[in-house]
Amino acid sequence: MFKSVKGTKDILPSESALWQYVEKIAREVFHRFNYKEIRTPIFEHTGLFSRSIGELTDIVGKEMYTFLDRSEESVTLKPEGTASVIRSYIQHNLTEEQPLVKVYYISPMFRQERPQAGRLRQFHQFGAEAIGASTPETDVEIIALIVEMYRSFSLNNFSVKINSVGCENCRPQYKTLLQNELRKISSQLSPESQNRIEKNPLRVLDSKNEKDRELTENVPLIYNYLCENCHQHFEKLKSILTHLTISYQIDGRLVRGLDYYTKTAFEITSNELGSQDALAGGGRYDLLVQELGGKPTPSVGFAAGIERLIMILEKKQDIQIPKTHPKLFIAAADDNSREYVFQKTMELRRKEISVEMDFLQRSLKAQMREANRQQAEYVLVIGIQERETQKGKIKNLSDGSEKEIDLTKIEI
RNA sequence: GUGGCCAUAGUUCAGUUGGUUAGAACGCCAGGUUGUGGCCCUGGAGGUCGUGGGUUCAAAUCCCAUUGGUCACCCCA
Repeated sequence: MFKSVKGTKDILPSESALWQYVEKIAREVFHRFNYKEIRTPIFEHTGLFSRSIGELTDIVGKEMYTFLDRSEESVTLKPEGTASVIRSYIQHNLTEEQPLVKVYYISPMFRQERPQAGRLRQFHQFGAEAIGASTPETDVEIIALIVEMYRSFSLNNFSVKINSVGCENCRPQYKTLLQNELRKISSQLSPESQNRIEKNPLRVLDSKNEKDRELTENVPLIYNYLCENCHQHFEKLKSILTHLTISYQIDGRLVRGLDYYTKTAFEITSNELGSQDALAGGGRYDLLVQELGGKPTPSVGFAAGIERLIMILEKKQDIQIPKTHPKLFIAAADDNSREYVFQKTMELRRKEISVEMDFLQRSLKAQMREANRQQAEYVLVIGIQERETQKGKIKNLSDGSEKEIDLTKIEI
């Protein structure tokens, strides 16, 4: 028997209503903030990701689904959304149409990691990018959008963590400083952290290893070493957040795993999840557009994991997920009436009413049971008598009441 | 990629120190005066016990491997 590939999952009919609900709310919130949808292909030239995400990151180094197509070209299933969006932005010169482009996406992503709760190999994210604005207001809009989003899902137990990771002017100096400090304690750190001192020293700071945490307790944090520009940006960001009554925590150890981030970095975590507790993450990436061959274009964006959101929503009892049910079930009382039932069913469906009937030659009792299981609002039984008189009784399944109707003009 | 735990009907699980035809609940199907659902009652279908190998007279049960799941690390949304 064939099984789905490791780390992939079917969304079955019983679960799809929840997914549709999530996508619907997400779109509504994006539209409220005037972000427009962009749909990019699920695979790209491999170089796009190694260039944007960073050669040295784990995503590029060991997690991408990369393969040669039939013309020997290396392509990769997208491991994240931003690179594709920026590629498209540059390719189609969207900058010429308007100075600030605000787009969102809802899409599957692919990373070959060891599957775990809230982490699949094909997973889904929604996210947004505001391309072309350097103002801290834009960063705040993105954060406010995420907060609004989770409020719209009636989530309460999440927190917003922010940090600044500096820019090309101040980060290199801080990086050197940090590396020097870390080298002093290198031998006591975990192997992973030791490895990162040279590759990506900032990541040592958000190690989950307790001993690493203790050892780096007094290491200088970047927000004390920001250049004037980055400092001002961060101060303004915090002040606007406060004015908008969006609560946040500063986390000087918060670092993004992708290389392209500058200045603002943020993460939304939930205490209702396991160790994969990040619901959403993002930040500013002022250098990415030019890195990918476009004009210098300051931008900010975020991505959120849909599976993780759904894990939380599944635990909630109080949310109402709209499910689809037939409005009417037409049952045949005898075999000779089945054709007429099909005619009536189609007639009403053409009038845009959701109607179901029996296709399994079942008894009337079984048809009634089926109508009930399908949670149809009404049932109409048609037999010889109804066909002769063109009159029938339509039954309301929730209260059992019946109403006489004319079969030539059914209205419900 | 590393480590712990787990794998029995569609689902959630039981299965005593290895011992005859592997059970329950829910779900599914049919019936309960031949034209009316939900509740209740009766009956039925459904499993080569994840897969492969080994130990044994005998394996769902013990051993090994493998695959998948799960939790943590790593990484990240």
